[in-house]
Amino acid sequence: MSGDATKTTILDAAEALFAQHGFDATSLRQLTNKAGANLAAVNYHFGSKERLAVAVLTRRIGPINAERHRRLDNLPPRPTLGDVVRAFVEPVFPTTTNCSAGHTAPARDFCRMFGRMMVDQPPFLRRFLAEQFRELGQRFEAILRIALPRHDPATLWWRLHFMAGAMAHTLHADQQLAHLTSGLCDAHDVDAVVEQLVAFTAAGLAAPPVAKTRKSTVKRVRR
Amino acid sequence: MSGDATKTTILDAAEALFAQHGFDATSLRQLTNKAGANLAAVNYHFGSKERLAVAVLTRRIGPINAERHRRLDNLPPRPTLGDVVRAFVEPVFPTTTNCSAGHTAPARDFCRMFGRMMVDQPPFLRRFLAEQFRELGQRFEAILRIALPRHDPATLWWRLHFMAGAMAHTLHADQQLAHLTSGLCDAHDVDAVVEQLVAFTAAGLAAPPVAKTRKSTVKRVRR
DNA sequence: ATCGCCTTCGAACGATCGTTTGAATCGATC
DNA sequence: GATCGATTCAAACGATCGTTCGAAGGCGAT
Repeated sequence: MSGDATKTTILDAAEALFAQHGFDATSLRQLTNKAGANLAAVNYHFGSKERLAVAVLTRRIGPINAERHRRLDNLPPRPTLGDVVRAFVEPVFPTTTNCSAGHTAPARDFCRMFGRMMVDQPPFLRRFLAEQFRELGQRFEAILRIALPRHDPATLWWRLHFMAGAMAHTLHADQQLAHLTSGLCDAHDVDAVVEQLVAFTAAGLAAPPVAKTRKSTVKRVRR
Repeated sequence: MSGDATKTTILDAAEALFAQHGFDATSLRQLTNKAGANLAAVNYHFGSKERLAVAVLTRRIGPINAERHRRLDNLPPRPTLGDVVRAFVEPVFPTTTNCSAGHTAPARDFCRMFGRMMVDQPPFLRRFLAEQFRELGQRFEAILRIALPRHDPATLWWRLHFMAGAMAHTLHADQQLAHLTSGLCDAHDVDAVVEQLVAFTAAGLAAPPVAKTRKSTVKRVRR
């Protein structure tokens, strides 16, 4: 009856290794070794390596997106951009508020793996990720449209895109920044990271819309 | 003597395939097929698959970073944040100004591959990329320190990090946004994309610094 | 004790990977 | 035209990959 136990162990090991080496570079042998399980266990419990990756993602993304929806539901009538950004960002990070609250805080391993997957996008995951985020993206765009009525939809979408990019990069490349700055920027202080990310992103979202360039007719003003 | 020709063909094919499938998921067989070269040609000309990847990167990154340094040299005495961001972003994108100017414009394939590599970071590339960007990063940070004297260094580094993240995400995930918005956001209009990215990032950099949270002692002001 | 079901295990499968090898081919030089 | 280095080629190497298979083990119900 310990089937669920090994299943969880495998999911954890996969999360850690996919985060560290990526999907392709992780072999089922090192994965099952780390999990203390037999090589065949992955195919027995999950069917295939790809389905294992989907399982790793779904285990976390479901609660995360549910929390995002919940925060959007409880948004004040005239939300600040910071509120909106927090609704998008905070459910992903294992912040102290997340941990103290009831819902399971995503582990650091998942953060890195998620940042990787958002980029790596193995073909079998593209549809899955697209489905997971289509509705959510449209909801965020609708809210931004109210908060920033002077911005055209394309601009709003681009900025949502940049927001996702800044977050994804933070999720997977935190160690590199810590190394580059010799520890000045400490990625372990998750709350501080989120504050930095929110401040940057909210200001970026609020930037005045760019003048519509009709391509070749408009000269850029740069020396 | 057509050795250089096949070398270039292989580099181009590698650029395209690494961009599309990533480093691990691209086999030398499909790569040499696309290049119209023999399987052994890669090891003959480059020594190994990894060294091929390094060659693909160096071919483009050198000119890009040189152009960045050139733009930083020619910055006006009191540069705007937009100027600084442009110096970082524009040399990467094949904008019309880049193309009309003398220097070789990076191809779209390289943009996507570069965005991937910045994330994927195969172990053998970590040192290479770190070396390439340490000096440049410090120069940008020094300039930001003058432009934003009220911001502490950690904040500036974090924001450079977010800027890189937004750019990297834009470089590799442009198709996904176009698909998500049903073509509303067209990634092919590179000049427009750069304008959007510059506006967003410059505003994010200029955001007022976050209050220094001494961790558990400060309560976040959220309803 | 026996049965039946779920799980684990060791071993092997076929496929594909990056790399190596040695012969064939090309092209310029004398 | 012969020679020699550079390049291309077909073929194979050993290793590792994801997956499959049948037997062995564990364990509650009968």
